[in-house]
Parts: sequence; C-alpha cells; structure tokens
Amino acid sequence: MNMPEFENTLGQHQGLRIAEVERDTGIGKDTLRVWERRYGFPIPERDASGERVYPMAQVERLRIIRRLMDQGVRPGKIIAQDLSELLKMLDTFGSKNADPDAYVFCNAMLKLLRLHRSQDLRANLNRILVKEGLQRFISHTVVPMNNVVGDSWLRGELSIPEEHLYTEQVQNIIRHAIQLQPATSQLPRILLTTFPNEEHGLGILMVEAMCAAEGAQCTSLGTRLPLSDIASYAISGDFDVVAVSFSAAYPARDAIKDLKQFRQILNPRILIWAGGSGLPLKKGQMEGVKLMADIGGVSSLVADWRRQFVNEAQA
Amino acid sequence: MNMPEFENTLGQHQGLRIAEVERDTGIGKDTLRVWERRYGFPIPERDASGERVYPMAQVERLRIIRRLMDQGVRPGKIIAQDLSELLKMLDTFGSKNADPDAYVFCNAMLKLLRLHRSQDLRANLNRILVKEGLQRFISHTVVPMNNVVGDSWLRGELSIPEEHLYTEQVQNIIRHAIQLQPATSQLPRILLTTFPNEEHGLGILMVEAMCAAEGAQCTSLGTRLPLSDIASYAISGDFDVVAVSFSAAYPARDAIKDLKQFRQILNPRILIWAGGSGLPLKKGQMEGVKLMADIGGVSSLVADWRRQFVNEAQA
DNA sequence: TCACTCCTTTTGTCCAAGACAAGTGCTTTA
DNA sequence: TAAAGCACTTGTCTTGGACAAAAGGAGTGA
Repeated sequence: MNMPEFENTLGQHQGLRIAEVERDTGIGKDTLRVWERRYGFPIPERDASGERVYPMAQVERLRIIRRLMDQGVRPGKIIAQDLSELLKMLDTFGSKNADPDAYVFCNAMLKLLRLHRSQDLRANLNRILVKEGLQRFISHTVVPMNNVVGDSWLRGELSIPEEHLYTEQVQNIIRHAIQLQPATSQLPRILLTTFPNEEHGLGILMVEAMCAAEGAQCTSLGTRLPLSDIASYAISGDFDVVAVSFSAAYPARDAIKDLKQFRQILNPRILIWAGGSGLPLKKGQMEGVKLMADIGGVSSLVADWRRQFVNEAQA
Repeated sequence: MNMPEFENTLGQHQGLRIAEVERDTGIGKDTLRVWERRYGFPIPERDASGERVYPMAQVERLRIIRRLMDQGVRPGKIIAQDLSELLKMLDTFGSKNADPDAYVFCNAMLKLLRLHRSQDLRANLNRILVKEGLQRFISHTVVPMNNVVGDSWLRGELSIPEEHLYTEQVQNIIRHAIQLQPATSQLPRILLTTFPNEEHGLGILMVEAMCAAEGAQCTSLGTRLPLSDIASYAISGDFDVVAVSFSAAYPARDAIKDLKQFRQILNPRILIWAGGSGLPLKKGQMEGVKLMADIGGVSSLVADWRRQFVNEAQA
C-alpha cells in the first residue's frame, strides 16, 4: 500500500505514481507499462523500491498524446515522436468556423473564459439566450462556442478547469431554461441519456432543450447508463424515442458498434436518435436509428415524428 | 482490446469482465485478484480464453461488501462470510433515520421514483423547496432522501436508471435555486469541484447551494478535475476556499490520501473544505483541511470563516 | 483510564513478461 | 468496386511474487 510520495518540501511534486498518472491522463496502468515496453515512452524514473515515478514533463506529454488519440490518431504514430511535432500536429485539427458573426462573439467569450470572469460569461450568455430564444441560442451560439472552446482546449490554450467552467455555465443556463418550460403531455415521449463510456452530458442536454422547446415530454437520466438498463427503462416507461449523444472523445467505431448492439436489445417499436461529434455521419444508416447530423435538425425530427405518428394513428 | 462482451441475445448480461466489475463496484482489478487468491472470494468463472467472468450474483455481493467496508468494516472479517450474515450486518449500519417526518416523506418519494413518476417527484420536491427554503430543503429533505435512495439502491430495490432519475431531478432543482440567487461580491470566494476519481456532482452541488445561500461567491468546476489543475486555478482565481466532496463510492483510504496530496500542492493560504459520505470522519484532522461532517454545518463554516477573516483584517 | 511506543497482521498496489483477440489497414481476388 | 485474406497494431488480462502503509494488539508508564 504505497503512498503518494510527494517529494520533499513545499508541495514540489516532482513526479506521479502510475496510479496517479492513470487518474490524470485517463490512460490505464497496463497501457502505460506496455507503452514503455513497446514504444520506449514514457520511461519513468524509479523510486527507492523500484516503482515507477513519472516526471511531470512526461505526464504533460501523455496528456497531449491522449488528446491526439481522442482525435483518432493512432498511438504508434505519435508516442515516439518529438514534442514539437506533437504540438504541430495538434494545430492541424480544428473545426470549420462557418458563421463570422458567431466567430467574433465566441472569441469574446473565450477571452472572458481565460480571464475567469465567470459572472460576465454567464451574463453574456444569458443575454443571448433571452434575445434569441432557446433553440436559436443552442444552434447558433452554443454549438459554435463548443467548437471554439474544444479547439482551444485541444491546442492547450485553455486549461481543463477553464473548459469545465465553460461547460458548467452553459449547462446551468440550458437547464434553467428547460426548467422554465411548462409541463406538457404532448408526444413524443423522449428518454435522454448516454452510453456507459460517455461521460459528457452537454450534448444530450442540448438535445433535451431542443425537444423541450417543441413541447415534447423529455426525461433525462444523465450520463453513463448501461445499455440493458436504458432498454428496460424505455420499455417500462412507454417511451417513443431514446436519444443518445457521443462526444468527440468517443471512439467512432465504438459508437457504431454500441448503437447496433443497443438497437438489438431495444424494443423495435422505440426509435433511437443519435447525435454528437463522436458520430461518423457518413456511416450507413441503421434501421430504426436516426442520426442527428446537426442540432438544428432536432426540431424537425420531432415534427417528422409527429407527422408519422398522426399518419399511423389515422391508418 | 477486449470487448464489453454483452452476452448472447437480448441484453442478458450473464457476467462481467474484471474491468467492468472494477467500474461497477469501485474495487480495483488487482484487489479483486488478490482477494480471490487470499480469501477465496470472489471466484469468477472463466471464458473460453481463460479470462475471469464474474456472475452477477458475485458482483452484487461485492457491492454489499464494498458498502460494508465504506462503513469501516475490514475486508478480512466479511469477505468469506455468508450472504445472509452480510445483509444482517448491513442493517445494523443502515443510516440512522433521525426525523420520522422526513422518513415518511422519503418513502413517499421513493414510491414515486419506482413508478417513474418524474413529474410528480419534481413537483413534490419543488414544493418542499419553496416551503422550507433552500438550506433546510438540502439538509432536511435532500440528505435523508439521499440516504434512503442509497440504501434502496444497495439492496437492489432501485434500478440504476431510477437512481439516476432521482439524481437528475434533485440536481435540476438545486441548480435552479442557485441560479436564482443574486450575484454577490461577498467573501469568501469558494471554488467547488471533485477529485478525478469522483464523478458524482450532487455532493458538491449541495455544498454550493448552502454557501450560495450564505451569499458567498461560488464557482463550480464540475467533477473529475486533476489535483494540479484545481490548485493552479484556485491560486490564479484568488480563491479563499476549495471545497471538494466524496461520495460513498470513494474508497475512504484514497480520500485521505488524495486530500493530503492536494493539501501539499495547494497554496497554504487557501483552505480546503472536504465533505461527503466517502470521508471517514473519525480520521485525524489535517492542518488547513476542514471536514464538513454534515451539510448543515456548512453555513456555520462560512460564518466562521468570515469571523476569522474579519479578525485578521483588524489585526 | 489514558497515552505512548513497539510489534504483528492485514491489505492494497505494483512489478514482470507473456498471451491473446479485436480492430486496422494493406493487398489480392472476383 | 467490393469482398476476402492476411499481417500488423494495440489494449487488456494473466500469474505469482513482493513490499510498504495502515490497523490492531500488547505492553509500559503516568
């Protein structure tokens, strides 16, 4: 039962133990050891009893590698590479900024974020929400901001706390707006959640906001729900749709694989709506699975569903 | 790269892999293996390639063992014991329901939860919030409900989706109430978050609610933030206090260890407030770390801080 | 009765090197 | 163009041993 081993005086942490590196980078212990064996990185120092101690520099580099891998780069290509190479590679990843107006606004918000002016950030976002309405706020403000924030984070221009702060603020605002919606009994009944490996709840919250604004009955179960539990809850609660989202960090193939598996165990009567940047849109359609290509399309998805439902009811 | 392995048809998962057991019980892979060797439990089955497959029954039992250990029981005493013995022991630890009124109310809410009547659940909770006020709502309604829900879940009377639903509803209500608080510039400035292994945000949200109601400046960064990032953000944002919470799922051992480590890297000027059921309260005080034994005490913690701050300012 | 030290037992984490299967990507074939 | 075969990549699991921190207990002295 070994100790954190924070070196000598005054919180100078010179290195982390393997369990701590796993915590901070999300890379498993086994993986760290096998990388060392195979690729020659990271090569930690050893403490008095021969256990690995990872210098902070290596941990930082591991974080960068992790980010690149989240973008789909394969570890073998990058682990042994130079640090400057890694940083250069990070720059090549970035999303296309469509709307120039939004772009200007986003950068202003980004500046507030970097200055940790959370109050101002919230006030500004709230202002836009009131001005534009919930749905336009989501599709024309939150979505581009997510992209800008995501890109900045990728390049290391934003720290993790700053990224979290942004997410918290936006979530609060959206949740607040949803709460203000009057209770409804209109169809469809939509169940919202994410799969066990997806811990980001912002995506599904945005979907909920769009649907709630259309007057649909939304029930959110938060994140990380086992597939079988979602399926049984959806049946017992008589839902019409299960909506799930995938963040960019979700491995694209797993998304497809998990969706297929979920489609198999879910009652065929219930539709699946899937969205998020972790989803490869080009991939083939599945029966009974609608891909939400952009968040703006969710409104029309609800409308389409109602049209079909009415048709079936008439038939 | 082994798969989640959802067994054959219809989402009948007959067993879990060791990584999944770790995820669901919070007991580490190494620990599971060493228990098998030493105590003879759990003894999982093996799949075609010789890898451990834990039957659900064993996982359930592990959950119970885990819960008992969270209460301070030592593993050697209980791992080999009979299941009925374990359940009996668990009853002796059942959270003390002090207030009989609260108890009745909680069970009514529990019934709503089991019926998936989320609207009614929300309405009821909201009613209590309005009637009692935010702080009393938290300490006299949410806390007992958390206990009741936690106990029910442990005994398998609640499904995971039901537990999630509860958490979502309560979080929404509390977040909503916090948002309604006017902006303040009173001290202390409090930074709220959780450590990387703690994914439950309800605890820290409750703390935020208590502090916000006292007029303190609260900034929440959500969950799962690396220690070094918390520390640097707290310094750069000129915070007076960092508040963290530990759910019952957090290994008590790690809670102390991580707190010590964090205390070392955090600027000594900044206080740490730590709370939650994952925290062994009997444990010795640390310099510069206040333990929030019960959520009701948070208000007075803020008051104490202010008194001390004023004294120092006068000196 | 309490507080302290010393000693034994308990207990979680780490290590090493090997094995393996799922996924990827390249090449060949129809 | 698409399917099929094949080699390569990569994360996870395996075993049994080792060790240090924490907990419990015994003994001692105030």
